[in-house]
Amino acid sequence: MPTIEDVARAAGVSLSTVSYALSGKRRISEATRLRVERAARELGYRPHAGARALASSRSDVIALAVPFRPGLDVQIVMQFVAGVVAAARTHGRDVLLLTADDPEEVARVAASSTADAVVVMDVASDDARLPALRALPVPSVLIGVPDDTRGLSCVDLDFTAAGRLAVSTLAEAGHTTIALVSASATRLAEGANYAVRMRAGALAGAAAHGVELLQVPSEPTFAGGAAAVQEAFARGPRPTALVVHNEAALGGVVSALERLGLRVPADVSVVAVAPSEIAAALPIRLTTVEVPGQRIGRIAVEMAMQRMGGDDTAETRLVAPALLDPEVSVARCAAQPA
Amino acid sequence: MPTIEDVARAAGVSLSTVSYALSGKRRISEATRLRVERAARELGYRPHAGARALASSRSDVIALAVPFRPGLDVQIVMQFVAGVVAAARTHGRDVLLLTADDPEEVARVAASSTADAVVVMDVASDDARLPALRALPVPSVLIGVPDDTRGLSCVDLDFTAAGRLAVSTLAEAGHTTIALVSASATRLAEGANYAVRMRAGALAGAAAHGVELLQVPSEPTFAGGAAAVQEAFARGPRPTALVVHNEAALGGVVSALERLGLRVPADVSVVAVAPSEIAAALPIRLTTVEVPGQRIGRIAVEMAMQRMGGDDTAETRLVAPALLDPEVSVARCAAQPA
DNA sequence: GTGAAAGCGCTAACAT
DNA sequence: ATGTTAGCGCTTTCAC
Repeated sequence: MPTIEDVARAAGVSLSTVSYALSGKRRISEATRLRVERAARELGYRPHAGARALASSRSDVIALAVPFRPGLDVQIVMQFVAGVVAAARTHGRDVLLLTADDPEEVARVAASSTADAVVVMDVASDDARLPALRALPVPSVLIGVPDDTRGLSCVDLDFTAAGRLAVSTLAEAGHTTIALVSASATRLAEGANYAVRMRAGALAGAAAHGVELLQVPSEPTFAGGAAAVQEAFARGPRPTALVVHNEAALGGVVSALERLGLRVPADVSVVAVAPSEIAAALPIRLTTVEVPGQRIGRIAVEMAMQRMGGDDTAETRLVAPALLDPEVSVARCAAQPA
Repeated sequence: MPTIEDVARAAGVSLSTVSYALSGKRRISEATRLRVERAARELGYRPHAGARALASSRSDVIALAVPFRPGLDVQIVMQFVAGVVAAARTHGRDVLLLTADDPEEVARVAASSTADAVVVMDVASDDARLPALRALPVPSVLIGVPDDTRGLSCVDLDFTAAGRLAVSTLAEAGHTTIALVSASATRLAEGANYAVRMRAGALAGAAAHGVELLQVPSEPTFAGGAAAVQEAFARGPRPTALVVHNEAALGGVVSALERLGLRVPADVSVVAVAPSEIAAALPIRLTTVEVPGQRIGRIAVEMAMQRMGGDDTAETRLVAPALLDPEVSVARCAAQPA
């Protein structure tokens, strides 16, 4: 592999001129710059990443801690990852892939100057990794919002607003009994903050409109979704609309509704809270509060870049939810108020 | 951040002794080693990755080119990734995440010594990236088997054997008309080698048993799967069994069978070719020829390690398929031969 | 506008 | 069993 010295020799300039010509950090005459660029191109020169990192104390690498534990929704994880990778590339950064389980890993890549920022996915309300993240020698950005965000940069969908939006949309269409098919009771108890915030928003929306919200936790499986529908319609007041915030259960919910002979939206209105790709893979189209995974991934990188740039202010950014296809699976409530 | 010099001073030894004590590349007396380890621990010393890469000309990073294009099955992609990351960690390697679309990216990380091996996913029969991969200054391992494997290390499920296994299983249960719900016609034409090899194996199996194989390409969607079932039962001879090699269509296939009032396996036998996680997410359990994504990812890393170790022999490893739950959705054929 | 040279923090060959 | 030292290939200050 050619080094910067080879390029310098070929271009007939000094070593530092090559460096400056290529980085643009110093005024270089047009003529020399062209000669240098040409020599570099012809030799197929690529700066040695390690040497550069050593000299500049920057690796130009962003570490990304991705959860691999089973039961997690893979689709949305991939959305985040895709967003992070794309945004990192536009900033000339590479992405180092870490498993999210081990906080030690994040500490290692940060302390060894392997990465100069970290993005951590799947952060829980009371995440065990928080102290470690605060102690990091490099900036970190969390996807997900813990209870205590002091000193931490966080980004996520505004799930509270998403819950409110979903319920409001239905309430404004005249529905007065709405079921929320949410994450499993286990996940809720674990403090999966998106589920908790979503529920809070849905409850707030219900209260604001004076409608009833039935809470139906569901396992993240096809069978779980089907069971949740059974439960929603078996209990007390019969819902005329469903909000489903459980990607993996969505297929089961739709299937169970069909089996019960309930047409969407003629008999039941449905609002899904999910990445648009998942909603698109269902047998029927659904009105969707989008979880914009890619966008959040991008923002995470932007925030990391900003903090690498020396901006110390940790901030929490909540992305406003958007309602997709408001008409397709929401209809005015047919049932008369009792 | 403390450097190796700080550790040396704290332990009262020379700089190189620290290096050797920590790497184990030289005999060091028990006593000194302990002192060094203690000093390193107390200072929180981590070798600077760039400095190490520069001095040793090894980055200890494996680049992984992951396809992000839509329509790809995310589940299986994540399986591969998880396998690669886990295996890399057990070898003390980090994983750099690249998007698979751009061969230039792979060349960049290889030439800049950012990574000292690359694993490339989603390789097609006549992949455009092949020449670039052959020219790489570092070893590469492909997941997927192109037509011309000269000089390349490849690993994948033995899809030919998988196709044969699926068909044989059904033929041996007495089925004489079997439909293969495969990848879309487009994918097949593009040379998605797994689909092509799977079909060849299925055809071979059918020929060997003297049974008929109906080919039904399907779009990778719920609707596509449902449509494929319609088509399979509309055309000429009625199949009594289905082989489904199309993860995303699987849900639609199962749903359509149910809608037609066909019980599995009483009325139709079904064998899925899919990652076990996907099969597990379906409303009913299915006999499955497993696509062992994690395992293949692991093997890819092992092969890369071997070639980094100086072993020049490019080899192609085809993982033998395994049949999961042979009973659950395969029954003896009820239909009498005409 | 360009060059010379001093590191960056390690590894490994060459000492003893 | 340990120490000394010459790089590895860059970036960046200092000098002109």
